[in-house]
Amino acid sequence: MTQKMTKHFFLIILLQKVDNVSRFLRYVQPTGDEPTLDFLQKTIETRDYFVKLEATAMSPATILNYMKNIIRFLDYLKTRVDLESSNPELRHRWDTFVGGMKSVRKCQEILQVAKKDFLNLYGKLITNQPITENEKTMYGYYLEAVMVFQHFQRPGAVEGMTVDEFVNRKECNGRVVVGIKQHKTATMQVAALALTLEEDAWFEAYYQHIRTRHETVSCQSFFIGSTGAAVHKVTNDIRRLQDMYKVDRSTSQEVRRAAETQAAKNFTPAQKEKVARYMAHTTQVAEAHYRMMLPEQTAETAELMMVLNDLSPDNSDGRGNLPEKVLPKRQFSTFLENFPVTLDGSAPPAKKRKEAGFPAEDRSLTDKWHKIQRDHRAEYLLSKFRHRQPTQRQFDRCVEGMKWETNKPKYPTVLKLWTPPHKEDIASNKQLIRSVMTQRWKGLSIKDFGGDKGKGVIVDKQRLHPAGLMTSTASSGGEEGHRASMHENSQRTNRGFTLLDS
DNA sequence: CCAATGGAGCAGCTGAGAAT
DNA sequence: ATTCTCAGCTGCTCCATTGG
Repeated sequence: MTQKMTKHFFLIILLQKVDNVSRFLRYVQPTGDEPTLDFLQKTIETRDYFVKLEATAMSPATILNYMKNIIRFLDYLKTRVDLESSNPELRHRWDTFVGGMKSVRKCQEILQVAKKDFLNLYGKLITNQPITENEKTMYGYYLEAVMVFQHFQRPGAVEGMTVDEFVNRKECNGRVVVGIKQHKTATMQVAALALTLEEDAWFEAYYQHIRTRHETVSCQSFFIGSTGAAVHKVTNDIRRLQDMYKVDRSTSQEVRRAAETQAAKNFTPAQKEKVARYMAHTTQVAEAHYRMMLPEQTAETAELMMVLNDLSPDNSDGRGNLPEKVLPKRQFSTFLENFPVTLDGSAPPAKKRKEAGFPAEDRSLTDKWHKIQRDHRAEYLLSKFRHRQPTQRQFDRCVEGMKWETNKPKYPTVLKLWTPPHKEDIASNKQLIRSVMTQRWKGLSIKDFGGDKGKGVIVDKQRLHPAGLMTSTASSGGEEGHRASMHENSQRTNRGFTLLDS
């Protein structure tokens, strides 16, 4: 093969890659001319694209090739655009896409990886050796991670834990039980966790040595940031800790779901209920009796849940053997094909969804369906108020006229979408221009004012209306709005302006 | 100048309860 | 009993502030 041919060959390959990527971009962003980076957020569309590819007759190698092209494109973006943090983020998204559900153990990876450093710090703390601010932060991060990944608490519970609650903890059957009132949630759930004695010592060390670095009486939160205020976003802290150790990201939602799934597989109903309560889920049974477990139960459940870690299959060594049902079959585009969004229709009921092969309990598809319908409806309503912002009353009346039972767009939402009409409408509106040019009213004529002013409509002196209405020039943008506002009013005023429509 | 942290804002998720 | 809605939570990115 000559060098020239080789070059040509590579060029073709290059063009194919560009094609592959642009098809993907067009898929996740169906409208608009300029590609944006929004697709990084649109998880459903992105997943959908690959699921759809899979559904075609393409070979796995082809699809893999597409994925590679897209990954390379994203790598390129990373270096070109300032997306330095996109790599772990992409990896995370990639994992959730390819890997399916993680095991509990996999989610807890950070705890194992960082444990050595952490214990090192712990040793320094209890022997009163000095440690840096950074290390203090890291220590706090790790404890937060313990609460989330080992004890399956919500980030909200971690943020909400107060000093009092920690001080008032109770020892029980070899565990230390802490109750947390989550004031954040409307239902006032109470979370409880049972630390092992070892973990308790870690928390105690934090309380004694690190939390005291800022003597702020005002802050009741157990975890405080470097500034002395309550820790703000536990999810952020945990992600930073994971990135620090270059560990695949896991989230509280993931680990909680994984724990639930494994509990469902392996536990008896009674045990499952205890787990649910430990994780501060409200089950109907828990609701009926008491909101908080007794300390003994909490400690017992915590022991039970330790089993989850061991039951969890250890697939930490890469993803060579993926579990069978890895891809969640949530194809939104197929969903839309089956159940097109219409202005007046309603979302498909569970039965029909199931018939079409969609998991009935998956709400995300229906949710998105509703959202799209709301958007369509808002757009439709907007088209009725092109020239002027509707008042609340006008809007309400309009919505009422639609006879929609549910999923009605809100007034503020529509107002936010409203944009003033473009001036170009007047300049380029052919009908309008033709109407002006061919108008036959006596006494009106077109005059060129020269310079920037351009042409305008003038009235003969004798016919000048007392109001002087027609002396304005056609090039003024106010005309549109004015005409629109008259539209709903009396015949009389309306007729005065039909000149433009005829 | 820099990194670490806080915070705004968005999309998705979830639980609860109302509506049907 | 299912569906719809609401409100609040979660996870994430980007960007501003801050403190060294």
